[in-house]
Amino acid sequence: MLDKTFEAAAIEPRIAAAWDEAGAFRAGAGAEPGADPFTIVIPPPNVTGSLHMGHALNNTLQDILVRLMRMRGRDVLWQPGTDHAGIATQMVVERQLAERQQHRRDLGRERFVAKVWEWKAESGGTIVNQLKRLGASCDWSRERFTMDEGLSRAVLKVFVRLYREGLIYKDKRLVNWDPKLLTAISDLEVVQEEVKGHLWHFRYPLEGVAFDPSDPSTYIVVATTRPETMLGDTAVAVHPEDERYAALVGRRVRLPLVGRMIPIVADAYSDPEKGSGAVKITPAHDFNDFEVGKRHNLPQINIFDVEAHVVLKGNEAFLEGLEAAEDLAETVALMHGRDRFAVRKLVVQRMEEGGFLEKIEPHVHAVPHGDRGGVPIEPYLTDQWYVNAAELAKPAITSVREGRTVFVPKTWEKTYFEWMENIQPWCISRQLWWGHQIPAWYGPDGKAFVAESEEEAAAEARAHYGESVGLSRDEDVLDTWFSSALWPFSTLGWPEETAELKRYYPTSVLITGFDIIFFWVARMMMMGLHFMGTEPFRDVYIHALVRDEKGAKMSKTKGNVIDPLDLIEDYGADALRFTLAAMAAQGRDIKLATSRVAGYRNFSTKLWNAVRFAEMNGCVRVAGFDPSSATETLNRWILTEVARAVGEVTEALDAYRFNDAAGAAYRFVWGTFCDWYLELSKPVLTGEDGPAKDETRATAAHVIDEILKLLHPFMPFITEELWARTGEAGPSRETLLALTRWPTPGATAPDAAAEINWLVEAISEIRSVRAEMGIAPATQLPMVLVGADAATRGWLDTHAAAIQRLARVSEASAAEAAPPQSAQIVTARGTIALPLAGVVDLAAERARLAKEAEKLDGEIARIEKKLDNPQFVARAPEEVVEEERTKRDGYAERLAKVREALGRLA
RNA sequence: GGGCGGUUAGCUCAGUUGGUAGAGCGCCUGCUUUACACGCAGGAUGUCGGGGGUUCGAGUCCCUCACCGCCCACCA
Repeated sequence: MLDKTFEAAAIEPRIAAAWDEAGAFRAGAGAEPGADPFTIVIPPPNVTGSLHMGHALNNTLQDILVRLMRMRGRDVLWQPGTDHAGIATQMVVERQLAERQQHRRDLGRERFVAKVWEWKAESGGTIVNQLKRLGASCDWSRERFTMDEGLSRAVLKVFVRLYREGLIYKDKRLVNWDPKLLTAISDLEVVQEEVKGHLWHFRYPLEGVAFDPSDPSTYIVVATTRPETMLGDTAVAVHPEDERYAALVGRRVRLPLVGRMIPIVADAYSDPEKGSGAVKITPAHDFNDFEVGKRHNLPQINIFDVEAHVVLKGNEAFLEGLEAAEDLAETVALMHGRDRFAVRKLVVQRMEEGGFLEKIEPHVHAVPHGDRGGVPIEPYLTDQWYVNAAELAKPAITSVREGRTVFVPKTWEKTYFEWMENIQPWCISRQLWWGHQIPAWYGPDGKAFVAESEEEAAAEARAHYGESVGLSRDEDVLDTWFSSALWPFSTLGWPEETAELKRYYPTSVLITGFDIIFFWVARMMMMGLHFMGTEPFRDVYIHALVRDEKGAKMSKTKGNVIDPLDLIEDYGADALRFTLAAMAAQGRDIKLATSRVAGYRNFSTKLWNAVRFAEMNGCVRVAGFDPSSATETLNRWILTEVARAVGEVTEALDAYRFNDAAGAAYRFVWGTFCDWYLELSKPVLTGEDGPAKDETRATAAHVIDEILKLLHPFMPFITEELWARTGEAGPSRETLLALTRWPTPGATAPDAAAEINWLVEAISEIRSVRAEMGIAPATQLPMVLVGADAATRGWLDTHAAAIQRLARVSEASAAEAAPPQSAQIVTARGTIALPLAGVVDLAAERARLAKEAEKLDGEIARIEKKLDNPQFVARAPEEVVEEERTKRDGYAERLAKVREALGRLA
């Protein structure tokens, strides 16, 4: 006997262990012979991570599809694994070191990296266990890690090949530099943050005239949000068509505090509308200025070290051509070695002292921050490795254009194209220790030898120099996303031509959030096409972001994070999963309310109790039971409804409409099976033994099986548990539910549907009227069916017991006319009369009927207006017009009967 | 500045070819009815953001305005 409720927290882990032991999720488990493969690669979570709501949604959706396909007998592989997450992981371990007042430099590279591996061994399994807790049916035996041996070999191979093809190259240009993490980062890792800053207007004195703050003809005003960079200014730019400054172009100004003479150049970059219309140019510290500098052949003066401290002493580029003026000496003494923000203050202060500060305006602007380090990034001139993304993007764009890879919902393709068509070189080198070290070795003269091993590089060097030389390896590691980009094929064994690679590549569908379309999806497309020659996935399903109840992005700093593990603890993984699926409408953010999870926990309890009820009534599965041989109307009806539900759920899942699928299953289980089938079958189940009872028991058990299958992708734990428990009676289960075949819609019985639908309507109507009339539940009323045809009267006979019980009716009979003083319910198949004499105030019934008549009147008037419109009759499709007529006639007939009933009561 | 999405019941959200709206939660009224109070029965609540247009007919298509959110670009 089942307990009263399903104890999710206790039972779910046990089920998970059973799946594991049975190897139920191994690639190909339960597949039909000759089945097509179905592959999903998991978006690898960071090893440092723990399960958040985004993971929960993402993996629930994947698991629903994977379980569906496995049940359909497809050869399923859900490839799991984790990402080494370069910066994030390195930061975790560095933080631990910091607690002991240590720095990674103290350990040295080798020992530090060893420490990270240690940490990974200890804590890296957290996220995987949490995914298992969620019920993710990955093939855990194939778990991979982006830095394991095989994947690292793939990374080497890819790097070397792209290098040899000229698609990876080294370049010196401005990069986004994170002065806290001391590494370059890619454009995508930069987040713009609105900052309330200032716009400082500086006067730069013109050459050849005596500077006089009160005489604007002696200087030019530039506006800046970054005063400190003025130390590296090498020009002032004005717009070529800006008449205000036309006369000044070609002249020079003396850079205050520094004394450098810099030109005023005409460049269209300068925007006359912004600031003063003249802009200071710092080629070494601003992306736009860098470009301007190249156009005008300006020097690039880097004034920062890697931590964005100002470096002036010994800074050759800075000092070149400067005279040893007093103000310069002061500037160097005051500012050298100080932080950029301290220098900002000092520069402003000294500019003011010198009369060079014209005004300060408040100014809100976006400041780029490193997404990991959280500090403003610095455009910084360094040597880095780049991927020629524009080249690799071409086929990746074509694939989507030509529909070989399809985004769902399609709107995301626009985003994809937008980015891919304007893609910039991808900076892939990072000045970190944790990651794939770049396979480049440098000779004494700095020449790079890129090869898969040091030996190979040494050989190349020998060939180049004509002798053995000492080589030093590039210190940098690759952007984490470089290895992630290979994930769909590297996890399957590439570059080896493994059987898995052949079998499971390309993958069937990728399920991910829109936030990593650029980071990941686009790059997998590029790498997959380049190295495998085919798109890495057929469909890309983009799901929403999970937000809090108010729609805010969940974040630790806001404190609005809902931890999925808490929800699992409180309501069960099944409830959480079902909630996420039910809310996963395409193209919308999900605002998660805990009450919703509670609601679906109730649903699982409902299911549990329905099975419990069946168990109590001896609904045991019958070997070889053939649903199509059922003869009882009620059973034929529920089988029809099952067929419909199976069709709806399947169709919705095939279209990635997870919410529709969940909704259809929910409505069927609760609204149809529990509310009506179980209720209506009670008389049979508690009645005398016989064929009807046997058939009903077998049918109930059969329908429950179908329900368990249908719900399994959404609620794997409770369904697997019930599958096992219901397997204890009757014929034993051949397999776990997870490996059972997905149902296909069976035959339907329209006649049974019509009959039971009438019954449901009759009961509902009687209940409704009773409630409206304020008739106490304990009061039993007789009911009389008036004006019904023989078939309907037959239905009444058949279902009299059900009606009596469910509508609280003392006796049900048919008659020619309604008894006096009856409430009357007019239906399409006759009028149901409830004699009310002595039970209820007849005036109330008159009022009810009058209201009903009024409503019908309104409906009829509305339709008639429509039908009187010649345009409607002429232009609307015939069937729509006909439908309206039928509706009108039906209403009119009912109205007549309602009026008649009213008349009798008068 | 460019682009995308949203605005539907008190709250959170559905609404797939255009035929005047649904769910969960909440609320109200009843109920120890052969599983389930995490339940049962019944009920109330919407000028589908504003305006205009197309159409016989618009929550659904087009235009426009307002507000909200996101993405990309931008440290003058």
